[in-house]
Amino acid sequence: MAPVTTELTSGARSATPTLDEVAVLAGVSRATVSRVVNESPKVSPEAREAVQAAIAQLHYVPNRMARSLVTRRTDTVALVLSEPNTQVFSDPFFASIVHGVSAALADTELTLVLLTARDAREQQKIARFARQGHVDGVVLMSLHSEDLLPDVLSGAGVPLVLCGRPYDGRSVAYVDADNVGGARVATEHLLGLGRRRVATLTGPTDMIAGVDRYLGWQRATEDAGRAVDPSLVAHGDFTEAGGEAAMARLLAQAPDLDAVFVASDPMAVGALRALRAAGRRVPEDVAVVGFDDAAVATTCDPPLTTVAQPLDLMTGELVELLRRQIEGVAAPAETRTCPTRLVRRASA
Amino acid sequence: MAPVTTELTSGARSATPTLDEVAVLAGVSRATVSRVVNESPKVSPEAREAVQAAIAQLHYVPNRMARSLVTRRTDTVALVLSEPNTQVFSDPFFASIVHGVSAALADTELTLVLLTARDAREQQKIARFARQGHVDGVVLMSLHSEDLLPDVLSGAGVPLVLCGRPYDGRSVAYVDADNVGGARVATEHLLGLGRRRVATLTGPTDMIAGVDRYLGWQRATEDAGRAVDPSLVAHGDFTEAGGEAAMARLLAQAPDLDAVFVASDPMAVGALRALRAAGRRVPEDVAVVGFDDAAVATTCDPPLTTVAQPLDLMTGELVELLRRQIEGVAAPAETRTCPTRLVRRASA
DNA sequence: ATGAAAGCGCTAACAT
DNA sequence: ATGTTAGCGCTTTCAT
Repeated sequence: MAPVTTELTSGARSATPTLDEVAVLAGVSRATVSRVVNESPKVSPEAREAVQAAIAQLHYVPNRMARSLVTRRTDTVALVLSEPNTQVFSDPFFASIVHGVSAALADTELTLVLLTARDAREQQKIARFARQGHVDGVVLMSLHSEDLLPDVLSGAGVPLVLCGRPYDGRSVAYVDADNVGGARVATEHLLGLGRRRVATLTGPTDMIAGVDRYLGWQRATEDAGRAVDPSLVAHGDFTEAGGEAAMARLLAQAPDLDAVFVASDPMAVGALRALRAAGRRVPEDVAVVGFDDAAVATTCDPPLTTVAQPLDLMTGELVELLRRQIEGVAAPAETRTCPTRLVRRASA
Repeated sequence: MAPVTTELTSGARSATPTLDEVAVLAGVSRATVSRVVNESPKVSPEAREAVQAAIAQLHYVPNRMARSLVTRRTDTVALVLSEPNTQVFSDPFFASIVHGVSAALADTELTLVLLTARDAREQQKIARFARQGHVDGVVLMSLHSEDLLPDVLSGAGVPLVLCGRPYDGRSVAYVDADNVGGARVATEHLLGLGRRRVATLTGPTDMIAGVDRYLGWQRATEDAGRAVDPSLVAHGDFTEAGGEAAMARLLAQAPDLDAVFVASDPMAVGALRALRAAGRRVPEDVAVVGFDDAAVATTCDPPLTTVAQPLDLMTGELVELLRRQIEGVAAPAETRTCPTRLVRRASA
C-alpha cells in the first residue's frame, strides 16, 4: 500500500533502483549493466568500473522476479518435509539431513528453503508453490507410504529427488542408505559372535526404512540357516519409549534371546533400559546393535554398536542428483544407495 | 537445457500454459482470464465458466514470477534462524515456534519458508534473498547479540519482526515472552514457600532470554529485601548437560541453598539429576522451578514446576505484526511482550 | 462486463 | 565492446 512516489529527476534516487537508473548514472546502456551484474567477460574495464561505482552508489540490487521471468530459473531449491507429526522437526536425523543439504549448497549459488507439509492442505500449498516456479527443484523427505506429494511434484515436472527410497517401486530419483545391507551386516555380526537367538526390534511398517531393516535381518537369518521365528520380532515406532516397550514385549515372547538388532538408535537406548530393568547384562547376556539415526550411540551405557549411515555422502548425492535434474542432464530416475558400515562399541 | 520446443498450433498444448493460451481456448481476452484467476467480481458467469474450464483443461498454473513483477508481492514470508550452532534445529522450542508460525499462516494465502544462517556467508545469502524480493517479510530468530542480520534486513527496508527482544535497545518490531516477569514470579513463588536461600541457574549472557531471566530473579530477590549473593548464581548454557554441571557448581558454592530457579527446562532436568546425585531431595530439601522452553516438564521426576510461555499467542502476534508491516499499516517498531504464567508441579 | 495497451525489471539475441 | 530491440507472463488503467 501507500506507494512511495519518487521523482526520478536528476540526482533523485528511487528506493529500489533499477538497471536503467544504474545505466544512466554510469553513462552506459542497460545491457552493459546487465553484463556487469552477470559477470560477462565482454565488458571493458572502464565500463565495468563505472557500472560498479553506480551500483554501489545506488545500492542497486537486481530484482530476481524480473530475472527469473526471463531466465526461467530462481536459483532456489526446496527441502520439503512431508510428515504429519510435528515433532519430527526435533528429530536429529532430520536435523542432520537439513544441515548436510544446506552445507552442500553453501558453496553454490543456490539458496535452500525449507517447507513443511503436515496435512493435505499444506501439501497442496507446497505443490502450488513449486509448480508456480518458486523453486528450481525439490528434495523431498516423505517418510510414509500414503504421501501424495511425490506424485504431484514429479507429475508436474518439478525436478525432484527423494531422500529415502519410495515405498512403492515408482520411478523417481532418490538417495537412500543401504538399510537392507546395514541390517544384514548387523545381524551377521551378531550371528558371528556365536549368538543363537538373534531377535530384532523393527520400525513402523509404513516406513520404508523400517521395512528394509527388517528385511536385512530376515535375510541374514535365513542365510545362516536359521528359522525366522516370529517370536524374535517386535515392532517399535523408532522412538526411545517405543523401543523400551517393544524390548519388554520381546523379552516376554522370547526369554531365551541372546542378541537383538534394533532398527534405530533411539529405540536401542530404550531397549537398553528395558534389558537392564529385566536384569539382563549387555552384552554378556544380550548383545545389542542399533541403527544410527540420531547419533546417541556414545551417550548411552554401554556405548552402542551401530550401523552408521554416511550422512555427508547422502546429502552430497542428494544435491548432486538434484542439480543434474535441474540442468536437464540427468538420466531418468537416477538413484543412489549409500553404503552403511558397522561401528563396534561395547554393546556387542 | 534441452529446451522443449512446442508448436502452439491449434490443439497443441505447451507444457506450461500461459494466460494467453487460456484466453484463446476460452474465447476471451487475457484481462478476463486474469480477472477470473484473481477472483474479480466483474466477470460474467458465462465468461467465468468458460475460463475455468479452459484452466482445468490446460492445467494452467499462474506464473508467480510474472505476477510478482507487477504486484510487488510474493505471498511468501521467511522464518530465518540465525544461529551458528547446528543442533538448535533439534531444539524443541525452535520446533514449537516453527510449528506455531506455520499454523498461524496456514489459513492465509502466505507460504512460509524456513531459512538458516549459520555463518556470515549464509547471512549475506539470506540478506540478498530477502532484498531481491523473494519474500514479503521476515520473522527472525536471532539468538545472539552479535548478529548482523537484524540491522541488514531492517536497513534494507524488509518488513521484519524479531522473535525475541533484541539484545540492544534497537528500534525494531519484536515479540517476546515476558522473561523478566516470569523469572520474577518463579522466584517469588519460591520465596513465598518460605525458602531462605533461593539460588538461580542462568543461561548464557549473550542471549537476551538468559539475561532477562536472571534479571527477574535478581529483582525478586532484591524486592524481598534479600542480598543478591553471587554464590547463589551459576551460569549454564541452556542444555541439560550444562544444567547438571552448573547445579553441581552451585551446590559447591552454596551448600545451604534450599531453592533454585533454573532459567530453562532442559537445564532444570540436568539440575534435578545433579541434586539427586548430591543426595538432595526435591522439593523437600531443594525446591526447583524451571522455565519451559522444551516442554519436558512432565517427563522428569519429580514433574517440574515451570514458568510457561504462551507459544500460540507469541506466534500469532509474530504473524500479526508481520502482516501489518507488509500491508504498510504498522506503527514503527511495534512490540509485544507476552505474559508467562507459573505452572505448579511436584518439584516446588 | 470486456478488451486493448502499457508496462513491471530484466536478459538475450541481434546489430553495429 | 556496446547499444537496440524484443520479449518473459502477468496486472492494471483506460476505453468501450
